[in-house]
Amino acid sequence: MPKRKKDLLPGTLEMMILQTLRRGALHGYAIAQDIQQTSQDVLQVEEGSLYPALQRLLREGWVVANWEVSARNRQVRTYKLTAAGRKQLEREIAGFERLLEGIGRVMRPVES
Amino acid sequence: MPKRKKDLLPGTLEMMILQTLRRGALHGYAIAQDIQQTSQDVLQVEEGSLYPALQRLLREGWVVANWEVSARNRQVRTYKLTAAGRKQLEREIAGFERLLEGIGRVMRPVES
DNA sequence: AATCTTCATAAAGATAATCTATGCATTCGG
DNA sequence: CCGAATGCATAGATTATCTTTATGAAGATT
Repeated sequence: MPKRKKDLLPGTLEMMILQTLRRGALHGYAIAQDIQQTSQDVLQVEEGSLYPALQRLLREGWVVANWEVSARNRQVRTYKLTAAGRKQLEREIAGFERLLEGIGRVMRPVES
Repeated sequence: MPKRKKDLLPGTLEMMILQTLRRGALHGYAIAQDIQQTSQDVLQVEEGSLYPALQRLLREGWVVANWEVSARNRQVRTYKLTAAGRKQLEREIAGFERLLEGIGRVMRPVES
């Protein structure tokens, strides 16, 4: 049985989507591309993870979507960060850094 | 509907358990205490997360367990890191740091 | 014409976590 | 001495999130 691939650190995808949208509205596919590229190919966002995450963000009101026609003349659904989403992003960053500090203390060999 | 509590960053518990056991064998309860304390109360390991995680580590052979009698005169199941577990820990640390770097690149505003 | 890339959705399966419950033994406060 | 809290362990139901796989369709490339 082949090992499962691990593209993401669970629990960080929504935060990264919101952060990506801070720099401007994008459609789903472009979000995935952006994350992959800025992470220098370390992170890969599968479509089966991305679109459900976007649905959650929509449901919560962190983003809004509308259909547009892309430069390539295709129907694309564009997602835009809301003011509430921006607040949420800050909360998520704070929580994430808090957890990272906790993990750091556990993982780092004692430092005086 | 009250929000769910979030005690851990998913995907990091096994790594932290293994790391905790590097300093010596411990029973389950003590592992949870140790993680909570060294994290300075940032991380809290629920029993419902801890014991299943220990079962997985046993199954994979990263730890071995045996029943002992504690200083408080109680039956405790003590877990000890195996050589394979030590290797696994190194792999997990490497993978975790890799992901963190990827996330860092996505989250950090452009730095020249 | 075939295939690749772009873009989107959905459903099934896995994994890992939380929540809740149970149980028992010891220790501690009153 | 009795009840409560703590120490220690296990197990089941539920939820969240991610991967995998499938499907589809429009446009671009060959």
